[in-house]
Amino acid sequence: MLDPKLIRESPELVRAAIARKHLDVDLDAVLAVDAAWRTHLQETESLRAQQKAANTAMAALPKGSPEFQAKLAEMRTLSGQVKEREVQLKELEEKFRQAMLTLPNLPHASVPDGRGPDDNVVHALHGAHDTPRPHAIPHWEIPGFEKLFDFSRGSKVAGAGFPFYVGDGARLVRALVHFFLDENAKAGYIEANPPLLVNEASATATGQLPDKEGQMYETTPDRLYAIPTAEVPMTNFYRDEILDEAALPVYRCAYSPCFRREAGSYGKDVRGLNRLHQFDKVELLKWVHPSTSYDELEKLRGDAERLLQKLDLPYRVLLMCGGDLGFVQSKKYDLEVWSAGQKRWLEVSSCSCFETFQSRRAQIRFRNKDTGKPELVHTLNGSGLAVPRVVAALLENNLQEDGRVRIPTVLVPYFGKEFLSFA
RNA sequence: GGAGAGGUGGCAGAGUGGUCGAAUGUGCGUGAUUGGAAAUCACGUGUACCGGAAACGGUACCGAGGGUUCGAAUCCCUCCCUCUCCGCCA
Repeated sequence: MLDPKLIRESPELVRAAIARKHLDVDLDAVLAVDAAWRTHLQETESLRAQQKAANTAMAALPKGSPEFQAKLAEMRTLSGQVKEREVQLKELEEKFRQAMLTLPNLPHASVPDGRGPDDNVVHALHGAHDTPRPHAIPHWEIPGFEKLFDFSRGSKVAGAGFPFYVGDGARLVRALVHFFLDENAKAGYIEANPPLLVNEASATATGQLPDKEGQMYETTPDRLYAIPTAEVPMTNFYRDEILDEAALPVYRCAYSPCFRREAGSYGKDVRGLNRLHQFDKVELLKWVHPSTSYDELEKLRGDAERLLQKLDLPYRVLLMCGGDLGFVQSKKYDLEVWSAGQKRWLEVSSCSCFETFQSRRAQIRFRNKDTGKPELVHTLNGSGLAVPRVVAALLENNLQEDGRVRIPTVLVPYFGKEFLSFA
């Protein structure tokens, strides 16, 4: 959510932001609702002030006296007016809130112009993705793949997109999660283990509701939502709280399974481990002082990149253009790992800065130690990393002629062996 | 799941229909006192929104939401949470 003052005082900035994100949003409609709401608010408050004054005067009079009766009549009239106004005011407030929710976050000045994915800027390339790998094949075609990643049993038991990880498959997933958490701890992120189901208020604060309701699994009868990412419970950790300025920046990381209905996605992009309804991910989160957020974004991206470097996987960094940035982000980098068998890039991390867009909705603030006043923090997050696509890349990039997969050196202590075997 | 007790400012804790944004204590801040400190004293000390260049003014907020009433922290209803006991359970 944007600052209402911003749209009043600098509507041209917001208009420019909407244009850069290539969104079709009617700012003038929002401004009109805002103006109507403010006018109505002032009238209502002045009526309430009259009501309060009459009440105070009335309280000083003897009950039942003629003066008291006169005041009572006045109060009755005022009360009726106030009630009528309050109903209208509430409707306007809700309209205004809904209108504000249609406004996207402003892109940062460093975000490149562009309409869609083709306009994203390749910010960095790391590793030799173009090295010929003659025997590389898509991971789902590797002989024995179904033994370690049992999609058939998974779909029998739960549905498509819910594989069983078995033997070395399960071991590899566990090793990666463990490795990611340890590396992130070294980088200063405090590990947390969040609730996997969240309530409506939490899902709303991070923006999953109401827009993306169909993308989440919802439980009955308690109306809890299965988290699509640890970002949801983790960002809500400090919801409605005021932090000490000295406590900033706060770094957290959290492993969690993620549940996504992925309604409407089909095709070859979703083969194998590319897109699942349930997958494992380690998420990095930051709550920072507004003056530092873009430095923190670079550091966050570096922290996620280091994981891929240590795993010795070729990857590239995309700086997302305005049109592909997303509604809530002010700046975003995607990390894509090279998948040698599929010969395509797979997104394994998305590192974003939200400035105050999330923190305003979630009311996450810090107390400015100079002014003593609460101010909104800036929030950032990024994957570090999403597991199944890393697994896919590892299988495809490290597959040997003998059908075994070489485990990266850093992962060997976690995996316990130097090779993964499909036998 | 059942029974009971509760949810008021940073914390503790009064307040059962009007003069209550809320006593008192404590914490915190500023000042006085002091050689300095403690103690003491004085003053100040929540959040949000609206108006205003500002000073400041207005309104709302006593877990959340509804209701009764001219008027609600106070009465009624629903929900959430905490505590105690019982039941169940990894």
